[in-house]
Amino acid sequence: MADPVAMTPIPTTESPEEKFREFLEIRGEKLTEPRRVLIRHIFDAHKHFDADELVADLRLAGRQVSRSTVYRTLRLLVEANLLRELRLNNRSAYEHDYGYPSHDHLHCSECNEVVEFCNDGIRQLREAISLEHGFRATGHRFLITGVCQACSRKRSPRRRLDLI
Amino acid sequence: MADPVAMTPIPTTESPEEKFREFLEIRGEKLTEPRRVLIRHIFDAHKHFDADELVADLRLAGRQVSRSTVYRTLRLLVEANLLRELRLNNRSAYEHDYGYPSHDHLHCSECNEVVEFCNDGIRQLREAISLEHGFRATGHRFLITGVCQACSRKRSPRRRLDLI
DNA sequence: ATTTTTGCAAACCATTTGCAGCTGG
DNA sequence: CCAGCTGCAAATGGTTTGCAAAAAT
Repeated sequence: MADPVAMTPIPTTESPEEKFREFLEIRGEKLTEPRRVLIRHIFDAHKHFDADELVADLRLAGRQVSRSTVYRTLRLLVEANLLRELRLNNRSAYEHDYGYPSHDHLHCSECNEVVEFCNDGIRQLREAISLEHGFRATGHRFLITGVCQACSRKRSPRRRLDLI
Repeated sequence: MADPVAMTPIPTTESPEEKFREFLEIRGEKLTEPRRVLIRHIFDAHKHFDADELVADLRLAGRQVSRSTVYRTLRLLVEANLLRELRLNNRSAYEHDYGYPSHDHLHCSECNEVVEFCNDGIRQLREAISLEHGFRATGHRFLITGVCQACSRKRSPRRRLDLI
């Protein structure tokens, strides 16, 4: 999966690991070594990833964690609001939620690139629409699908001069 | 799956079946009996459904079509822009695209109800954002998740008087 | 000590596919 | 006729789960 176009992180007082420990503590659960390995690895770089990529990545880094534990921990991290789950394809992709401003996505259907963007209008629209329908909104997902500039150029190359 | 709150259909000159036949013809493919059964059944009632419900529904109606054919035909109908695919859960749900205005969804996380709504602001926002990022938008998905009025009342019942 | 977690392998489950026979045009 | 389609059963592939051993508090 392509890296998202990066956005500026929000300053946080707690590390993701601390936040996870708190979350687990409240539920009487434990911050174990595999979980520590996972959360550190995941928050080491800001990018979108899926379970499979995570397993492969960890293996490369010599920090092997079993597939089941990866799946189980991903679910926990979503419940803890540390990660957000995206459903672009048939598999689940994940992105940082903690320490990042809320945002939405552009998805290029050609090259699969995912671009993040912030736009205040969306939240306003969401609130207006929810109000109108008697909903109490807890979240939203706004995904624009299309073709990015690079792929547009590839498909319908204008004048060769444009490329020089 | 709960029925969507209905919207007013758009008047169409061709039936879904005719539109499907044209689509198939262009690709040198055939409008067979199982496909006719499916498209008629699907466009008989405006509601969201998934592959499983469709198979069950057809069985009840005494019009059995094999699961494989259902899946294969659903894919075709999406390609033909007769249906739209939604990914609310882990399984794919479908809704009418042809003959219906483009719209988005509110999803109640308590009772699973899906409410459709139209809002011009979304398309404008989508175009503005796409332009800003050099994307050529081909579509979007805007899903507001929250709690509907009925469920809100169930969870935090105010005064009994409100209900009388 | 007791409860939770891990890793493995097996199970799950929605969806896809190979294939032999059937069907539409 | 002949390409495309169907239904069946088997395969696929991402994700979940049962269980015995291991680890955390």
